[in-house]
Amino acid sequence: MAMDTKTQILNAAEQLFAEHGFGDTSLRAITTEAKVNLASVNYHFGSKKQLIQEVLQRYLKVFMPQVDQQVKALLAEHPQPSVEQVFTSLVKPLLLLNQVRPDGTALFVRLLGRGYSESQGHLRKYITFHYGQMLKNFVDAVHLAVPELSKAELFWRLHFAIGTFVFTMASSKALSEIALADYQQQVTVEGIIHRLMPYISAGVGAKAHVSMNQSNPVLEIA
Amino acid sequence: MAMDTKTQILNAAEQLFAEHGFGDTSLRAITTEAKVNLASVNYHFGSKKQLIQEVLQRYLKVFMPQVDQQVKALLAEHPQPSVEQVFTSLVKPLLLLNQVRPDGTALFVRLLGRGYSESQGHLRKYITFHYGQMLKNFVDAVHLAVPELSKAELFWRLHFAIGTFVFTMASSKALSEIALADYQQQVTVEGIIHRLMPYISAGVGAKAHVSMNQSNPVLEIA
DNA sequence: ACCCAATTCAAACAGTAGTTTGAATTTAAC
DNA sequence: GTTAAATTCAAACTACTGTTTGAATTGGGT
Repeated sequence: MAMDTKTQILNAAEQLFAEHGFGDTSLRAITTEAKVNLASVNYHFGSKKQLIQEVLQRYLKVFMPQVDQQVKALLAEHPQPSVEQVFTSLVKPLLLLNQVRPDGTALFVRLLGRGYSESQGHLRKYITFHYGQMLKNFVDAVHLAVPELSKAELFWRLHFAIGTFVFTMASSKALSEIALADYQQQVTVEGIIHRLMPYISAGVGAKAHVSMNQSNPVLEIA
Repeated sequence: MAMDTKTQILNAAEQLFAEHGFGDTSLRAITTEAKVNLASVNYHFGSKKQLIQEVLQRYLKVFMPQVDQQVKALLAEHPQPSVEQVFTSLVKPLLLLNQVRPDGTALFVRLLGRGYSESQGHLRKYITFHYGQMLKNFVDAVHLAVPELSKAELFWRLHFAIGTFVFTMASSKALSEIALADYQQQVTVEGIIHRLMPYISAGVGAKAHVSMNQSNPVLEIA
């Protein structure tokens, strides 16, 4: 059955992509794991690039609307939310992905990490293009929480937050192993997500200030 | 002259590694840029892997002792430093790298970002092995600044901080272009470093707290 | 001028990548 | 049961990778 083959490829691909990254996962490794023929990837998906997109899309199409919904619900109840409230509205949508696929949350955040690290901005553009409005809604909600930050400062803070999140998730397997070996901590992706919230919230909400021993390092034109 | 060839390779390599990553930079691209013969890389460095190490080593051997010195100086004057003071002690050593090579600071932080993202823990182990004591000194200094955090919590916070730093730096070129286009900001790596300090400091120093709608996600064994 | 080691060079090697091909097979509709 | 489309398959193709080879060239010491 065709649908079966396609799904088997997606499942094997996301697993290997999350673990080894997109570049270091060959189509042969995927088709071997999925127990399908090598050519079936190009038959069903056209190219490796499109396969990667469909792997991500399977989660994004669930995740993004969920976030949008959560943010709207938060703002309805708290017109002036805290930073932590806004970022915590990501948690439920993330955990919901476990219903898309077994261990879906962990897979998605790792894929997101890989995508951001390896795709040199492609993923960013892809998300902006397909979910621009939802993205804007989220950014606006953060701005409501920290109105004292300029739009430019907010831009940087949000990308710092993305960096924190994405790097941690991409490295989550390694970090979990270290935490277990060195601190006897049994860690789950869910646990890491919750640990991240205070850090990111405090970071994004930090008071901006000019540097000490440095004449204005950022030039504002116009 | 041999030394010339070796240096030309290092210079071309770091440039291309920083821009495209280690995996996506071929030896042929490097030797073409350096205007040397393809085989000279293996002749002078043995392998691509060793070339990558020497590229990083050129900066690390300057950077790490400088950090150690800064931290010791800080603690001598402030036995109970603030988080921001500890992290700000990274700034001078970073900027000093501009004396190692033109634009050395930017090159180093990007290489560091690439190394952490692409080398699946190899770089982490390399640094731990070669600069273990200096690393420990820095971690201890951070712990002095936030004694209320457990060692395990500190471990996570520091890796969050690494993530923030590394991802931002690896993406710094793209982010700078966006900032210029969308916010008319002329950004330098130096400027980004200074912008990062409040975020990282606030994040690392944030009060840890158990999550709201989640029964203890992290299990402490023993 | 000679020699020997260091270095450079063009070429080939072995391995892997994504993709394409065309025949074989399966599937579903009539 | 026949037919036609959809799918699977083994194999080959093209392109690119890091590395090695052995000859040519260079440079410094005597």
